[in-house]
Amino acid sequence: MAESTRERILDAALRAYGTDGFAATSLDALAADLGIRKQTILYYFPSKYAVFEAVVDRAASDLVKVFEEEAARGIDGLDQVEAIVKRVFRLAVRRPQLLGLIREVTRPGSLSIDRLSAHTAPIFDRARDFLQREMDAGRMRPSDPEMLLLSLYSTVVGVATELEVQRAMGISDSLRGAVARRQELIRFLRAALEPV
Amino acid sequence: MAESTRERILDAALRAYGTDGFAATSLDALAADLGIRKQTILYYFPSKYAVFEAVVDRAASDLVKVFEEEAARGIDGLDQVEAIVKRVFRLAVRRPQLLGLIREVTRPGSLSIDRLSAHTAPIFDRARDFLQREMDAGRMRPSDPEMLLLSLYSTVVGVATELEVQRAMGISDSLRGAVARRQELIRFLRAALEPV
DNA sequence: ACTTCTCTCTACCAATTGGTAGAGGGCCGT
DNA sequence: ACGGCCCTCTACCAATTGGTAGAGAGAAGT
Repeated sequence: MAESTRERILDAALRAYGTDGFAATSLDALAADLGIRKQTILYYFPSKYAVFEAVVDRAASDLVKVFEEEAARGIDGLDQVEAIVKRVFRLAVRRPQLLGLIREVTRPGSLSIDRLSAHTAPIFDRARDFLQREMDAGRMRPSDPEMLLLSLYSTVVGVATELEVQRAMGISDSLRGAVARRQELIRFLRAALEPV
Repeated sequence: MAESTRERILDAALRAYGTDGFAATSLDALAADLGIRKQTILYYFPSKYAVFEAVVDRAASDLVKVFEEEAARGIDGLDQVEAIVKRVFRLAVRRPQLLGLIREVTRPGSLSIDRLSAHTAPIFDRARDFLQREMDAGRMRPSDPEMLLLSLYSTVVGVATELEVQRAMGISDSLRGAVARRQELIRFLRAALEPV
């Protein structure tokens, strides 16, 4: 078997939870999508919520890996920001459900938010330190690095994932559209961050 | 009665759909919250989904009204942007479920996205024209107004609503925190938009 | 007094939900 | 051949789901 049943379940669950959400996805629907019975799912995971937790864990470490890889290259200043934006976009195009899941977890009242932030806290810290360092070095406009990080997060994740908003605005969501969005976003961020 | 039953249902539904989402909110739970039976809800609305549509309609026109009021004042350049950001923040603090509902509707595969964009299309158009005009007048850095609008939308809505992300980043979500976020966001946007 | 209309209720329903119990088949080492 | 283990299944369940049918209370018009 190329992929274990457990992995297949996690794949399908990421797809479903990342698009329709946790509440809107039943175990039966998940199982039907895989051509198995839901009892098989419950053999691998003790409950529906446990499947969700496992999906969150895997998605989080995938995300963290991307950031660690990028950080390991040790680029400076705005080029580093640009490189990360590009990677996030690649992720958003290839696996949109992954960022969709993040949005699902970060909704108010989410139960798994602590699970996610346990994974992401280190990269947040690292990102904050990075911004602070760049500001000190004069390669970035000085401001509150924590707040700046929030702005950056919102802008990047929003532009990468808000496909329906784009449609409503009349923006094409083709692959070419994604590249154009990315370019424009990078210009936007460079303008916001460049030192005066 | 100060408020009709129909209005009370819509209020409670906005709260529930805007926080927990459509799928996670049952008619029974909604009715229990109001101290009535779900059959009363189904007397006013033909189905659960019809309640959602009505909520979306009302939320959309509330939002549009805010923008129209602001646009009517006819401020120029970045001061106009700042004024709108402030109003969005006031809305996010006072009625967070309203923006939560927008996030719910704009999720991929949403059925009501067209309903929402029917309301918002005019203000998107107006906003795009505004940006174009300001660029032409040299009061804003030139770029693609459509893409810029998407970036602005993402940043503002994200910073205003991503409370859980902020918590995960260790940012306080008190009222004072909201003011600080708003200030920092405005600085961020001014830097991004100011003409060179 | 009577009908009619508005509203909220009780009673009920079929379908779906997440989850349990346990049978049975295949594969392993012995 | 056989016992044990891994896996997937059938059968079943209580609770919850959105929704229907219709009773009854109250106010309003005649």
